[in-house]
Amino acid sequence: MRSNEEQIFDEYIRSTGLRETEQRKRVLKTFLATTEHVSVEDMYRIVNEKSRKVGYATVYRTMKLIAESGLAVEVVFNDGIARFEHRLGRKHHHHLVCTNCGKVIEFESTAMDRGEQEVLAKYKFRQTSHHYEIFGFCRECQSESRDG
Amino acid sequence: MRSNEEQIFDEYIRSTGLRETEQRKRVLKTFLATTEHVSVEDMYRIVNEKSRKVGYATVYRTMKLIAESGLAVEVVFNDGIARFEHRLGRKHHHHLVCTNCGKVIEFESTAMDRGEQEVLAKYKFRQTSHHYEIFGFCRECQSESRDG
DNA sequence: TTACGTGCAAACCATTTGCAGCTTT
DNA sequence: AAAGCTGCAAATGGTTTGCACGTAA
Repeated sequence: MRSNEEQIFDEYIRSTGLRETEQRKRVLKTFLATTEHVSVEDMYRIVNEKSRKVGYATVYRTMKLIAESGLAVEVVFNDGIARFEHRLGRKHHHHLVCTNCGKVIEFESTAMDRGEQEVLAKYKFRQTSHHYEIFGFCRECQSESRDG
Repeated sequence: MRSNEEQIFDEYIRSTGLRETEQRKRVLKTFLATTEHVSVEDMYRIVNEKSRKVGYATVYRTMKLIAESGLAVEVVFNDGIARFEHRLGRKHHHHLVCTNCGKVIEFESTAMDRGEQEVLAKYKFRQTSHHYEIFGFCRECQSESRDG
């Protein structure tokens, strides 16, 4: 029994003539079990928690494949490190990133999405990707940093 | 006779107890003469066009100061290289980045700005900065890449 | 068998930093 | 003089790559 995601990945692998390897399956399984935005370093650590099986380079290469297969999107916050989040079955959203505690809040905005469509139409621009991140202080960190 | 921008930079320098040096003046003057989004490498090249006077590290350090003074904003497109654009007297805007020819189109969107305000209010998030870039193919590069 | 994949270490590359010597204040 | 700067070169750090060996097909 394999998940829908694993089927999608297999299909992608097969369709491009690549091979199904232990490492790729292991990295994919690990990624599917995550819920937060994971960096390659995170992935490397989790994958090799029980036994060192997969090299750093392979994690990089496999995360790229997973993104290409459509299962993940790469996002970059303010530290310049690539992170990956699930894409399948997730609504389109953006991020509020707290630069104090590192918390990441996901949000949707139909107003912004509509605005984006207008802009694309106006400039006849064919979008392939985009990123939108708002940086600042989350509710909790505001009261913390605001001294009376 | 010095420009408004130069006055602002001077004031920033003075207010923070820093020093007014030849290198800083030269880098600032060079930046003020640019119109496009310039990288540090661009700046280094232009500054030293006529005579090699300013080191790479100093250009980095000075661009950071210029950004801190409020005269520039740092933007990062899809190549991970920091670029700087003028801020003084410029309206708030975002970018359409053509991944084929590298063209950068600036746009404004009140719909998106309004959407952003709604989100900030909803999450009681205090914004300090944000970035929004849309990647894809510009009008010209679409017809180019689309073969019949 | 024959590509393709892996792991290691080395390479990359934008950016930062240590430090000796030089300038502004 | 004292406190900052500068420039060079070396360090940093995430990511990529070359290559000999391993493994899926």
